Amino acid sequence: MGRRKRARPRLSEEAFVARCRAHGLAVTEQRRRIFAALAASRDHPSAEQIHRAVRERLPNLSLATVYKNLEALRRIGAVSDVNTLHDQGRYEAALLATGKGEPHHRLVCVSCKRILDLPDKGFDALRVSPSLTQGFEVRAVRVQVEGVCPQCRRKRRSPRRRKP
Amino acid sequence: MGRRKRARPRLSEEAFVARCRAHGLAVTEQRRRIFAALAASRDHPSAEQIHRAVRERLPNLSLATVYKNLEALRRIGAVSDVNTLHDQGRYEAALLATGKGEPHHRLVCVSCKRILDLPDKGFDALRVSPSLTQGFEVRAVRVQVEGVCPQCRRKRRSPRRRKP
DNA sequence: TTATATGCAAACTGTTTGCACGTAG
DNA sequence: CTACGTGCAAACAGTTTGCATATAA
Repeated sequence: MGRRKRARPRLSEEAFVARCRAHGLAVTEQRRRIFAALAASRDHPSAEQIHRAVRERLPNLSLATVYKNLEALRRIGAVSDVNTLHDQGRYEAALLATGKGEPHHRLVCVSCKRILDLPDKGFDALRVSPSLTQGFEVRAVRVQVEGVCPQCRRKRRSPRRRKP
Repeated sequence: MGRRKRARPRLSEEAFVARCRAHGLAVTEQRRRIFAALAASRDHPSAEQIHRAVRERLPNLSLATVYKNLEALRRIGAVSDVNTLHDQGRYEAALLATGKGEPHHRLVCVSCKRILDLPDKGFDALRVSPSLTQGFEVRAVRVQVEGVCPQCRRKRRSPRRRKP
């Protein structure tokens, strides 16, 4: 997390306060620090990581408050959650006569979280420039196409799951 | 799940039994049906979905058994889990002066699950052929590069998290 | 016969909720 | 002053584990 450099994203902090006001959210110390921790971090921290980081300054910050804020800030568009698919594990049969095994691509429904295979020969050829991989040892390049599946498009008023 | 067609993946079933034997796993009714459910399904079911599906035939199958089998089958390479990042939510600051907002790409460490942004102009131009999207309303095309981050490459013997 | 698998219940982890109190506006 | 936010503890969902019993090999 933002342990190293004292990165001060002043600009976004003002915009942040403005956006809170615009949406009727009070600007509290906790809220500001949670957002600041997020804005300062280069990776995409979990709620617990944010909690640990902000706690160094606000020792009685509760984890529940972190969650409540992440959700509130998500609603006003100041935060987004990187991991649409974190609610449960998903499995597939591997190898064998199933004709699988290649690093295949995916079609993900952002509403019901359904995942379908996306066989696209064009995508299979994708490579990433080593100058961009920040020292990672690359194992697979996978394309994830996010959208709304036919079922969820139909029943827009009663989608199969989760947050509006 | 595989409710519709009586898809019988005979071939993979034999290969499955062989692979179990090769790795000293007993071939039980439960194990075969769990794998069969997985092999027959077009999407990537969760443990609960598999449980519900197999339960129609084996009514006292326990959910714990499903989990134990998924893990055992993963170890012998007969099953793989589609969703590396399902263990916890990850967040990021959105919009504002952060210069974000574009559907950006990602570098994911398969070992410690860390997620970094991957700004690659080339990838931004990717489009998916409508003939492949199975009726989805496409919202974003995102490239996910999976690999091992520098830290985890170094401490290969003591990675920062999870399953070997 | 014996190593492995099963089912149950209890434990654990990440997340959410209810409520009394506190604080921003 | 009043609506909204906070912290705590309890509730929840998904997953894992321990153990007595059952079954494959």
